[in-house]
Amino acid sequence: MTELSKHYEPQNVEDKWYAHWEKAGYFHSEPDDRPSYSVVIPPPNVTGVLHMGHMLNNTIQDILVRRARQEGKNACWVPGTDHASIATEAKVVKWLRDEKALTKGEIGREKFMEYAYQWTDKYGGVILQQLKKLGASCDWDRTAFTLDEDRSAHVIQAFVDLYRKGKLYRDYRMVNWDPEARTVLSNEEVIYSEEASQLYHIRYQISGSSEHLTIATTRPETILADTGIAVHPEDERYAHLKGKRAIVPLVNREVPIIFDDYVDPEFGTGALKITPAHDSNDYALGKKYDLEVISMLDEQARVTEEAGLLVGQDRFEARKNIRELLEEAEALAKVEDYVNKVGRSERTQSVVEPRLSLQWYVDMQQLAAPALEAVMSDEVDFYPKSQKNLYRHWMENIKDWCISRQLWWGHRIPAYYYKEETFVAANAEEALALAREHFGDEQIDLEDLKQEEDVLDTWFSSWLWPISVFNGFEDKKELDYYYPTSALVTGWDIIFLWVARMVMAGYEWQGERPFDKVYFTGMVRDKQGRKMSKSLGNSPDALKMIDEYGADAVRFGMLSCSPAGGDLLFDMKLVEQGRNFCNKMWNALKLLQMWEATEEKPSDTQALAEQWMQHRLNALSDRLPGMMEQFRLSEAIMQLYNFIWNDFCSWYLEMIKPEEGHQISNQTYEATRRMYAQIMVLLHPFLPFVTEEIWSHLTEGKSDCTQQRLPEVGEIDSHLLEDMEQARLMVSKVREIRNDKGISGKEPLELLLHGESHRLWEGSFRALLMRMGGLGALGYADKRPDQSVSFVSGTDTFYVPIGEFLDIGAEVEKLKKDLDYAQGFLRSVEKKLSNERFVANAPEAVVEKERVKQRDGAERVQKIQAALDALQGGESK
RNA sequence: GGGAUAUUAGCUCAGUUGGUUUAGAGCACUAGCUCGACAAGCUAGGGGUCACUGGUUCGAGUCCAGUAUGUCCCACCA
Repeated sequence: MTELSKHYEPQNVEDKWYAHWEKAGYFHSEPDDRPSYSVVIPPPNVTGVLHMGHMLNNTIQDILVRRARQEGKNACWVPGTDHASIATEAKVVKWLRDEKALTKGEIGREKFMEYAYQWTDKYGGVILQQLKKLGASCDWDRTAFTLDEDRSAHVIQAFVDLYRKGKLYRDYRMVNWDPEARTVLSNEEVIYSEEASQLYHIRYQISGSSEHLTIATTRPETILADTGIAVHPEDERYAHLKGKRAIVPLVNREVPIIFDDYVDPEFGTGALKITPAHDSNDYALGKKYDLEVISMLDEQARVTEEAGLLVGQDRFEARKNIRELLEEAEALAKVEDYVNKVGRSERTQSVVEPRLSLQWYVDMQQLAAPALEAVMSDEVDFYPKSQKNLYRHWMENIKDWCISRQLWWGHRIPAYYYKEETFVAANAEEALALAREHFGDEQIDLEDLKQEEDVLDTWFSSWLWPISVFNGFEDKKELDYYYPTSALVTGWDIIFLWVARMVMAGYEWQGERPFDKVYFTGMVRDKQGRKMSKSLGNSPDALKMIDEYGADAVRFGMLSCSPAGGDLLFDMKLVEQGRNFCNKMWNALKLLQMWEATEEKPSDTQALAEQWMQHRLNALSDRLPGMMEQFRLSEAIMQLYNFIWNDFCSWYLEMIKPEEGHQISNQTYEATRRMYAQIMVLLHPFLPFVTEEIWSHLTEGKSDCTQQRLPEVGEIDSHLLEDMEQARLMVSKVREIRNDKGISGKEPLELLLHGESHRLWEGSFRALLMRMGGLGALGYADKRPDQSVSFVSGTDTFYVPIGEFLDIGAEVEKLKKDLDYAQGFLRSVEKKLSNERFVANAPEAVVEKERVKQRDGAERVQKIQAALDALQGGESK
């Protein structure tokens, strides 16, 4: 037998096993007659790298999938990546600029796409390799990409289908514009947060008067595009200005003063400037009062000719510069510090600019109805349930979805324009046919059609993911088998961006939910509760952590702090704990490997211990499914942890451990290896590598842990389990006395029961108690022996003679404390029982329980009192 | 402004339809241990008025109302 290393060394183990599993094809799934258990991965960005959030949700998915395999299901976990159009395009643009000194405009669409594919081939998909490091048991043969051929075809088909159903339209509206990526964003892609800024008070002269009116704004540069002033109709300060006009400073434009109750008279000066082109509320007001719309910012948010001033400057530069101009013109009343909400692009972080433009939208009203119903009725089951509220709120107030993006990296919208008409079809040829038919003109050519330049929002492909990864529109066989998927594991932060939309797509195209259950993980935060992010630098390097501690340790760390739905505070200590746990199991293995077996029969202690361990293990196997079912994964892993560390290692192994230099009974030896292997199977979904490694040593490489089915849950003898609890308690009590008095474990002690019989005093428990307590004798006594300490366990009094180690004063103190507690307890029970209404109203079983408590409590008090009397009486003689 | 959710040991959290001891776990802490698997360890120990106030009930950590504090979501306040 090979010598095992002092410590468990994951570095030597993990890659070996992953390669083995993959080579054996254990993670590949094909439809068959078993029930399926399918999971689709939330596709990470193709250019992403593994971070804490991925590790958490992929560990959870892996546990579910591995557990499903153990249950005999045909588990299929589909991996893949998302083309992440904005994020990736931004990276490619930067790369082209930095490395090749090229811009999008210079190279054009086709060339850009070539570079983008080049770039994603080179840097993309790294994250999938990193998932293997974590142990993710994905079916890699099924790896999908939202921009690959099959998925793209599906996206186009979905678009065409929606268009034909009349659920798509184009409209000219105020949108969220990202001036850095130069594209529109959906509402969900804008993140609002409070930021420090300034409130500028600007004086506008009233036309034909020397009077001034002061407005307050956070965006002074946009006054160049002002086309109105608004005040509240009942604001007395401004009542006299009805019908007057104001002059915009610097540009000297005369604009109307309007009266609308949209204005809050309490805020600022109670007067508001109106810039219809650059603010969505102002746009609405402008429409209402038919104001002119002057656009003064281009797609990069630079000031245009229309403004007449500061032309070419960036909006922030212009803001800085306009201050001086306003001061010179004596139009700046004051500037005060102010905190307001600023919306930023989720991907580029640049401040979102409201902008008017023509975009494609999905009409969400009809799509939302069945999707809302599905979640509210738990047909799609949310964990934790509280997320249902959030979902409902959003679905009931749903806005149409802006799906066009002014980007190139993505699915180009299959809309073709000819003259004033729009033709939507899967390809140009079909569009051409439609156009010819519409115009009744066979002379129209492909070249006459102009395809939409915009691509689709990334989420327009992601929402099809649970369908498209099973090639849902080609051949229904896969889809029929795997759909609906079993569980989705994701963060609650993308409940609108992704989860809700998948539910809608599921009902729209499959008429059925996309998944049975959704498990929302929390956000990974650092110990101070801050969200982990690159910019804060508080996110540990995931791969480095795996290298250093092992994937199992990291998985343990992630899991043991992850309440469902709640945020989790990540602490390296937990990863250390995971590493220590692996090491503990490794050392238990080493102990087993050291033993030599003989033909001898097991000792009484060994036989009893083995029986107890098996029942204890059965009880654990029995508890686990319920926890798994409810996604109580951290509870499950803690139960396994405690079971292995305490029950198996600290108690069981110590019970059966042969004396130094002795051999162990073959029967005990084999049973122990078998049970330890069973435990490895239970733990395997959580910590796949270390369990596989230990399994291979226990079974001498004859099979793989990852292929094992869950053991059948055997008989659970609760009397046996209770008796052992009693025995453990007594052993601990004896050890406590040793600790307390400084008596070595080698010094044999006597444990005497006050009375004549005790079920643990005879039979197999006798030997076990003596061995575990380091006892020289186990006997009976009818009174307190000289120089002994006593304790009451249950309703029995026990004595342990300790000779000169006895300290009467300390002993009296201790017993008095026990007595106090026992009396207090008894009083509380008696109080309850003396309450007539309790006895009359509570169920009989509850009352009976209280009576038993009272009897035991009284007996206990009496025994402790007797022990105390004996001690004081005995020594005073 | 509206809503959600949380508040239990020093820390992170369980506590499953109100009733087995006057609340559990892990970590941390304290004391003692080189005992042939493990100091990444062993043995034992201390530690909580369950945020606060009131209510419902025979009985409340658990249900209800309010208060405080935290977190998050939504909303057009320049």
